[in-house]
Amino acid sequence: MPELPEVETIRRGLQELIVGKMIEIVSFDTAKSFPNNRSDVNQFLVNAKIKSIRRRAKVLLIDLSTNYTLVIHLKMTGQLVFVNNMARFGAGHPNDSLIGVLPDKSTRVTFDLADGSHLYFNDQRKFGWVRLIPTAEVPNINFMKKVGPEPLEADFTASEFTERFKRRSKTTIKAALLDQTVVAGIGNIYADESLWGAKINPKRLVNTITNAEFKRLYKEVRLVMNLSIEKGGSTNRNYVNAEGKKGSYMDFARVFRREGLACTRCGTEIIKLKVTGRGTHICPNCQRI
DNA sequence: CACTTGACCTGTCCGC
DNA sequence: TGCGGACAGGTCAAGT
Repeated sequence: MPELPEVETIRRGLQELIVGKMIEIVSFDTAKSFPNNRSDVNQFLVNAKIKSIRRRAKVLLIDLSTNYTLVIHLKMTGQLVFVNNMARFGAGHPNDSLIGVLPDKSTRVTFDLADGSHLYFNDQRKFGWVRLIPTAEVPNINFMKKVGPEPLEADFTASEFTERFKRRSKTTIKAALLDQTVVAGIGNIYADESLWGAKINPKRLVNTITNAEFKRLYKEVRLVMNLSIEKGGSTNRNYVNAEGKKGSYMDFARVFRREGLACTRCGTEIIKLKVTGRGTHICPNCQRI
């Protein structure tokens, strides 16, 4: 589901909602969604206090007072939704409509917090996972060792962006954008949106992209993902933030899921095609081969 | 090594 | 309404 802007939106929500709280009870069913055993949970998670919420690429990191960290990947349909305790906060809280709705059949892990509130990890397709590992081990997991730089960091430059793509010269620019080892956090929505903004056809091979085009693409990646964070992310299907609310970036999308509609730049009909196995949206006039 | 393809799951939508 | 197939925000392992 979520790409960088959606995960960042969830991170900001959880920062406000759960930092400082104590985890009291953890329930989970399948090892697929949460592979840790009960003994780890009892030792390092139960009675742990939530210290901070970090994000790296599309991964959320919940740091605990036990010096363990919950590492969470939402993949396609994962959600992390907080439901408060009405007795403490009273009716009228923004997500009190979720009381009695969650947990539901997609709930894989439930964290009951000591103040009576709850955090639910829901995941319809079961691709996502939660893992509990020592905080010091986080940088050593395979994904963290291989993942590329954060594209929205202030010190991430257009030349670094360009250099990293040039290592992947023989693949398509769309495949390279989706490759997390090149640059972190870009997924199918923002790849299409950025390529439209930079007027680059997604099937172009990386070694045909000019420096001027890379510079435009760099700017578009940052523009599009910053705008999406401002809009609370994209709700294409399942995505909701930490309060169970949808994001509104799709109202501003320029190609993604707009097939059959007019390009906002030239009026040509947006079409959908397949590039490296992924549904891809382009303006055939603005984004020529 | 670089690159592509299928697998992992459940649910929904579309055409017959 | 039913049924089959394609498709969905992402990674991996295994293949070429």
